[in-house]
Amino acid sequence: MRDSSGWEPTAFRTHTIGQVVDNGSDLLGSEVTLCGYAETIRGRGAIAFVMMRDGTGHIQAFLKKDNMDEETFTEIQSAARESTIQIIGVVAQKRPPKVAEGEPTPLPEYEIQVEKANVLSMAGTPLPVGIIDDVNVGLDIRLDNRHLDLRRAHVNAMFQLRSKVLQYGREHLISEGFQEINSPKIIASASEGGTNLFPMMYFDTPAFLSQSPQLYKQLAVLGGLERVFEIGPAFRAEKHDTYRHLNEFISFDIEGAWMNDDDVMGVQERMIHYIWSKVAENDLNLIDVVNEYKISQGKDPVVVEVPQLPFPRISYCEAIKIVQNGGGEIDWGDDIESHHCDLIAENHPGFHFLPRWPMAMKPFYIFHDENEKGVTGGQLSRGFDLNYGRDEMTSGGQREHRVDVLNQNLRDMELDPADFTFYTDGFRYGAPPHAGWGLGVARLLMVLTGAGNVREVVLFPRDRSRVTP
RNA sequence: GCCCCGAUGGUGUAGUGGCCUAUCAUGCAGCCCUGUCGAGGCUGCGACCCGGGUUCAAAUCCCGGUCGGGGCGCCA
Repeated sequence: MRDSSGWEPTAFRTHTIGQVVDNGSDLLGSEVTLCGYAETIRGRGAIAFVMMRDGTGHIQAFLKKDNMDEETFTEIQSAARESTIQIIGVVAQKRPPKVAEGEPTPLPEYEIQVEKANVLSMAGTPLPVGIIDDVNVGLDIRLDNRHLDLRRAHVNAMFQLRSKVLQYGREHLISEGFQEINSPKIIASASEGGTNLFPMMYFDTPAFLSQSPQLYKQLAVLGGLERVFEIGPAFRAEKHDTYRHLNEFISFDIEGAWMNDDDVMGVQERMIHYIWSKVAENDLNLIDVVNEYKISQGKDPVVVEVPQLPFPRISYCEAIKIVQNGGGEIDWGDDIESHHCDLIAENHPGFHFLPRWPMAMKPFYIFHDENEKGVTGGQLSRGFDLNYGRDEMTSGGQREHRVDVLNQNLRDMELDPADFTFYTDGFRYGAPPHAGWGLGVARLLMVLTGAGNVREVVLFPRDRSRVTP
């Protein structure tokens, strides 16, 4: 549950439940007004126990028919689970539960002895997704009812972790001098070859949803912003159907002037190290909530292990050798596919960079040094990937800043330079060498939370067959 | 785009041609008891994805559809 110690009272409550739980001894005997979801309602006689939950904690409300208006008592007692209620009452020490012989006595807990109450909104029954039920609901049903799924503790914790990861990532980049930008998501032409774009009409002009902020963050750097980052959506019209792909996803992008591929790999590993360190320092309570659920499902708990710096660098040429030695069929110039990554991951299960890919496999904007050739003589590039185990997290590289080479690369890849003048014009008046990367936020979250599917860590995922809710 | 698999109450499941008037858990409704606390006890409610076919007989076998899942490709 999140820390609410600094939260101000609102029109509906004087305290959060978390504040009462944490300061129960100071509040003993005080009247408080609390709001929350009625998680369970027990008792059909002259008393009732309501386990209340808000975003900050749980507390038991104790209702006695003699102590309050009888009509209200009955209304609360017969309310459906997950109805929202407001209670006014006095903080009291809870009677300790009976414990089995030999079990430790629990710490003192607090409850509210209710004097007045309101049902704010009655829940319908039955719930399509149980909040605390001991049944494992399928992902599809959960996503159809994400608003209820989010009330489940471990799901809620995962989205708090998501917010933390973005916060710590921002903090780190800002500390290294990066500034946040926003690039357009409605664009006139493809920013890279390869992936399919979603077409749309921009008034009377055909346009597309942006697949990447790539070209725009470069233009920002060319314009003198030096170091920029963007956290924003990217759209890809690919009909993939896997645990790690969505058609709309949040990309965490950086671009920095006067940097090469090695420099931005450094930024990335320091940022990931910072994120993991901060989570280990501040947020293990959230990881615990996630693990409690995992264990209840018979799954292994996730461990937040702060990765060692620097991350291993396995060049493309080395990676090919590892795959070949591991019995995989691959030649220099082939893409490293998922089953190849499995072989590499056997030796490098954690984060590792894969730098120096063949130029022929990288987009036109990636830089290459004519003197850098692979083991079979093919042209190498300054493009790299970051993988965690078998999964690709990032792709990045040093960018081509020589406009004539850029135009030649476009022609080599059968793209028309005339379509990219909005971009290449940015390089005609003096361009700094620069580099950057794009990181899939949900994929990083999968690693941190041990989620087996990106959809777990995306609020309302958009995939091949899902556009609602 | 390719390959494989699945669909049973609100939710999660058992079921392998007749033993199915379909199992269990959870839920929901009601009652009893109770400062309960994973509450407990009792009673009840609620389902075989759709359309064809095979068969004396189909939740079960076959065909088509719809929806879902997994893997690959491609990517972040």
